[in-house]
Amino acid sequence: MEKINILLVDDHRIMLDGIESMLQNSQYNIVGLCANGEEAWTWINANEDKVNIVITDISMPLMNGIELCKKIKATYHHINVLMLSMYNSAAAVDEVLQAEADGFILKNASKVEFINALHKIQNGGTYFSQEIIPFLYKQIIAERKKEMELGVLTQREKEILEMIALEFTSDEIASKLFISKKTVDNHRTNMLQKTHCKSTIGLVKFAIRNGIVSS
Amino acid sequence: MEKINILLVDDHRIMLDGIESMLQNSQYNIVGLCANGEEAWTWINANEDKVNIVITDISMPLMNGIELCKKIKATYHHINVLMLSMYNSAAAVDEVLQAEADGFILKNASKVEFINALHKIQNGGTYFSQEIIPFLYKQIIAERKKEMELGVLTQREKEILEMIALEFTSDEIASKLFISKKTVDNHRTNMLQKTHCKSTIGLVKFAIRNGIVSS
DNA sequence: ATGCAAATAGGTATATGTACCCATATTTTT
DNA sequence: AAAAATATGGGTACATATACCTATTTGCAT
Repeated sequence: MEKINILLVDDHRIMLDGIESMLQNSQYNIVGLCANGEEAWTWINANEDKVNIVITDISMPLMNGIELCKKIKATYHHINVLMLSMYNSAAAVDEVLQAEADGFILKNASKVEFINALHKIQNGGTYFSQEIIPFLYKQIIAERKKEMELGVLTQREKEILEMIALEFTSDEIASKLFISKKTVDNHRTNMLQKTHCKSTIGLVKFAIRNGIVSS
Repeated sequence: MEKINILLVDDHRIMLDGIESMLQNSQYNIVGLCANGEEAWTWINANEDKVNIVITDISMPLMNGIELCKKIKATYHHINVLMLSMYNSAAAVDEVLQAEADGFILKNASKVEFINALHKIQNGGTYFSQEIIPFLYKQIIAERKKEMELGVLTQREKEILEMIALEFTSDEIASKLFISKKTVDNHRTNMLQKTHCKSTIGLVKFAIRNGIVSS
């Protein structure tokens, strides 16, 4: 049976050792070890035909696994990527999906699950840990909620809301946008109604909650 | 040479494997493996004289490493604890110190550093990763900064700020606190001055930033 | 004991925001 | 083509917040 070549990317030595020992006496052949995305990206560019699957951690210095995955997927379509993460955070799941990884499993996965994921990926499939699925739903729901919440506002309203949250008064906003203060105030009123807020304070919290500004 | 008995606590199978392989052919003898603090605490209570050093991860389900360490230190003075963490977060460092662990190293530590830490701990000493030191300073500085920022406000001011951020008007706050609206407004003015904010909006962002309310 | 910060409260003036009413031009959707 | 949403602007009244000023009481610290 032909060996599948694997590049291992993780900044934690113990994790590299652990995975290496898991893959001993398997059809998988570790052809490289890198401690971060940048190192890995350089390695891949020099050895693009020597690697079939890249197994990478998400959080790493210099270049994280998400960025690495995006770069790989943009350039080398034949290389498959399995993402590893310590925690099943909703944000992580989302990023992994956006990076178009072929699989995503948690670091506490068993050897069986680990090998299973590699098998699926090697055959052009995908594998996502069972533990991640509920988070995926949560994430999607949260995203939709967020989009829905933000969706009630028009572009102009969001623009004005941002300036409100940056502590500009209606007069100042009017000047900056070359419109009447009255128009700005009308937008305020409409936003208050749309967001069911009592006052500007609620609008500002809405803005922070939805990432229009930071606190 | 007498073997040193070690209990390994980590919810990540790969991590357990990695450490186990590191300690092969050493003076250290792994006498138990646990997946979380609760399991470990039960194990220790049943085998208190069979273990010299507990190596534990920080973040684990049911009972984390910090809690486990505190319990151990409160009951079994002869057992030494080495904490492991994935990340050198400032918060983690602080907690480890409060839990009175004998050592704290990151999971990306080399085998040499790992063994070194065990040697020191086994001889009644302590070991903290070099990488953790700068974070300790950062932590202290960050904490002080936060405390300073919040520290400029009196208890009463924080109380009123919270209510402001919860969208209550001065009149409403006055009623709830059985004081004059004028007093509330004075507190507002004082807070604006102390926090260098332009308006209530700035105060609300200050409140969110400092955890007085959530967005 | 004297001073200082904190919490309390008042006055007055002004600035800013909000709630209603209204209208019109443009764009988007149906 | 008709309807709806969006962006624009006006008027009036009221609500709320902010900037100054002042003062008293309390408690804590030098």
